[in-house]
Amino acid sequence: MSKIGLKALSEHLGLTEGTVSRAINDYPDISARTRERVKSAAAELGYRPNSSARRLATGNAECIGYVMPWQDGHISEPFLGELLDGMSQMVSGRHWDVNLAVSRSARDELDIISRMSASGRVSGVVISRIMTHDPRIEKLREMGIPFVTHGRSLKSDDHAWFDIDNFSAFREAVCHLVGLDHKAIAHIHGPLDYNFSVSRLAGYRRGLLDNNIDVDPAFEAKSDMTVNGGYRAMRYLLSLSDKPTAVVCVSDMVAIGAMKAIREFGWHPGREISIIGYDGVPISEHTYPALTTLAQPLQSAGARIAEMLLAVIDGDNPSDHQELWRATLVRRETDGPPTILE
Amino acid sequence: MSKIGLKALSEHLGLTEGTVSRAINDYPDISARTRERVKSAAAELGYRPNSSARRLATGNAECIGYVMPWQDGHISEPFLGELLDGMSQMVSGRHWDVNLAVSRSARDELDIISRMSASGRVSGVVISRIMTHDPRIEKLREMGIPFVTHGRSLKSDDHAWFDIDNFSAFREAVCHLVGLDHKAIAHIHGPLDYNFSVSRLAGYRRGLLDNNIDVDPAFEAKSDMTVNGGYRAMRYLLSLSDKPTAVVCVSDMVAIGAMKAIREFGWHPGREISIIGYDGVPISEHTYPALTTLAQPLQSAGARIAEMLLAVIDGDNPSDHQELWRATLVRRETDGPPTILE
DNA sequence: CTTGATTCCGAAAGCGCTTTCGGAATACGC
DNA sequence: GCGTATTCCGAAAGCGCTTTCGGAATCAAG
Repeated sequence: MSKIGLKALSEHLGLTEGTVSRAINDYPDISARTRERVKSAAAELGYRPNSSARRLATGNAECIGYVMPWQDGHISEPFLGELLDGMSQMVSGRHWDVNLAVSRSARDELDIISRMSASGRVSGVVISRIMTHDPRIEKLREMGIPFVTHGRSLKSDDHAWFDIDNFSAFREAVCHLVGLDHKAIAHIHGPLDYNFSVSRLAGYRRGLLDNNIDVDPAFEAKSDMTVNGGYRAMRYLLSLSDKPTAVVCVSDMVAIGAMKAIREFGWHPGREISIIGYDGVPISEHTYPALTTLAQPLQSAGARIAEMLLAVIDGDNPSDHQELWRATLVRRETDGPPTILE
Repeated sequence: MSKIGLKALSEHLGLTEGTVSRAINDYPDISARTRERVKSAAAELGYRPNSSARRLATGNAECIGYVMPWQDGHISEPFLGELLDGMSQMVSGRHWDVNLAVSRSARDELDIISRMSASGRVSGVVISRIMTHDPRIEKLREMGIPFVTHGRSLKSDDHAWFDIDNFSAFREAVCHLVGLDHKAIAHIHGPLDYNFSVSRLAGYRRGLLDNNIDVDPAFEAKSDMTVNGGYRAMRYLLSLSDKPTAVVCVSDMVAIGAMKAIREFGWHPGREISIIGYDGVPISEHTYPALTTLAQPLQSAGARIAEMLLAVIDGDNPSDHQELWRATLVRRETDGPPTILE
C-alpha cells in the first residue's frame, strides 16, 4: 500500500486528474455515476490528497492557529486542554487542523502571529488573554487575517469575539455573599491590563454598590493569576486589622492559593472566611475544602470559538459573531455565612 | 505593505526566482555579496515564503504532529501544557510548527495518525500514553513515518522513545516509606494496558520484595487515572479491616482523589496514612496537605522529545534516540512515619 | 595566450493538486 | 428533423516555491 496520488488514481480509473479532482470535491459538473465510481475507488485505494498541494492550489491554509499564553514558566490557562480539544474537534470536521505556538512575550506573540499568517500557514487565528488595549488585535486587523478573540478588549465592536460575562458573574457572586450576610467582602484581582481582570473588578464593585456597601481599596488585593499570587494576596488581606469575611478571587488557581494562606493562618476556608473562585477547572471540585466557583462552560467554548472563526473565514461579517456567555455559580464548601469571631 | 512573493522580490532585485530562492536558503553556489543583498531586501520588504508552496516543492511538511490523549470528557494529561510548550518552542527554532489533534478512542487515533501523515501534513509525530501492546506503534512503523513515543511499550527496541524510569521511581518510593517504618504499603495503579501502569506496579512490588514484605493483592487497587478513580480506590482500601499505613499512587490526580477519601474518613493524609503521588504537576504543591510526589522534569521533556523527533526526521537511526530520565522524590507533607492507632 | 577548473547565475522543469474553459455528446424544444 | 440547451468530461494553465542542469564569465595553471 504505497502512497497513491491523484495521477495514479486517475489513470486507474481512465479519467483525467481534473475530472477526478472535481468528482472528489463534489463539483456539480460531474455525473453522479462517475462521482460514485471515483469516490469508491479513492476509498479503496486509500487515496489521500496531498495537503500542501491542495493548499497551494486553493490558496487556503485549511488550518487555524492558536497562540498559547505563557507566563512565568508555565502555560497559564488551566483550561488550555479543554479549549484545544474543542477547537480541534470542530475544525477536524472540515479536515482542517490547528497549529500551535507559544509566545514568551507580547512582542514575541506579534511576531508569531504575523509570521504564521504572512507565510500562509493559517487561514485564521484565535487569541486568548485579551488586554484592555491589545496590540495583537490591531496587528491582526491591519494584516487583514480573520480572527476571533477569546475575551474582549475595550474596542471590540468590529471583530469577532467570544467572552464570558465577567461583570455579571462577579456582581452576582458579591450579591450571593451579601445574601449570606457578608458585609466585609474583598476581591483578589488579576493584572489590570487584562480586560477580564478589570471587568471582574468592576463587577465586584458594582455588586457592593448594589447593596450599599462602600468600596474599600484596602479590600482590593492584586495577584498575578498564579497560585502563589493568590497566596500572597490572601496573606495581605489576613494582615489587615479589619479582615474580610469573604473574598471573591479572579480565578480558581488564585483561590487555591488563597485557601492555603487561610489554612496556614489557622482558619478554615468557608468558615471564618468564604472563598469564591472563578473558572470551574476540574481540580476545583477536589480541593479541600471543595471550592465554590463561578464555572464557565469550558468544554463547548473551544468548539464554539472555532466555529465562529470558520464562519468569519468563510466571509461572514465578524461583527455578527460576538457571543457573551454566562458563568454559573457552583456552590460547594467554601462559601457560607460569616462566623462571629469572639 | 501588501504581500510580496518570490516573483516580486526577484524582479525588484533584477535576479531570477531561482537565484533568490537559493540565496535565501544558503546554497553554496551563490556569492556572498548577492546573498547579503537578497537577504537584506527580503527583510526590508517583509518577504515570507509561502509555506504551502515550499512544502510542496520540498516534499517536507515542516511540521510535527501530536495527538492529545483524551479520556472521559477531559484531556487526561495534566502536564499537556508543559509538553506542548516544550515541543513548540523547540520546533519553532526551525520555523516548523506543531499540529494538534485529539482522539476520542484508540481506533480514532489510528485514523488520525494515518490521515495526518498520508496527506503529508506532518513529517513526524509523537504519541503519549503508550500501551504495553500499542497498535499505534505498529501503524507508524508500517507507514514508515518518523515518530517518537512518550513512554515505552513492551517492544520498543527499534524506535525512538522518551521515558521516565517508572520502575525505579516506584521502587524507591516504597523503600522510602519502608525507611519511614511503614509495613502495610498499598498501591493504587492505573489501567494495566498502559505500560507505565505496569512498570509502576512492578516497581512497587519490587520495592516490597527488596524489603522482604509480601505482596498482597488486596493492597493493589485499580483506578482509572482520574481524581474520582483515586477517590474510589482509596475508599476501597479504607474498607479493608487491615488498612494500609501508606499508599503510593499512580499519579498526582489519583493521589488527590485518595486524599479526599482519607479526609472524608476522618483521617489526615500524612498522618494516619501517608500518600505519595507521581508527576509533580504544579497543583500538587498547593493541595492540602501539600502532596509528596515523584516529580518528572516536565518543562524540558517536551523540548527533548521534539528534538529527538527532529533528529529522526533528519535521518538518524531511531534506536539511537532512546532516553530514560529519572523522577525525583519531592517530600512535602503527605508522607511520614506511621502513627500507632489505638 | 590557451586550456581546464571554478564561480556564479539563468532557464526550466517540476511538486500534486485545483479550476477555468471549451467542446463533444446527449438531451430538449418545436 | 433541426436547432438550441444541457450534461459531462478533457485539456491546460496555474498556485509559489525548489532544485537540477548547463553555460557564461572569471579564475588559476601551464
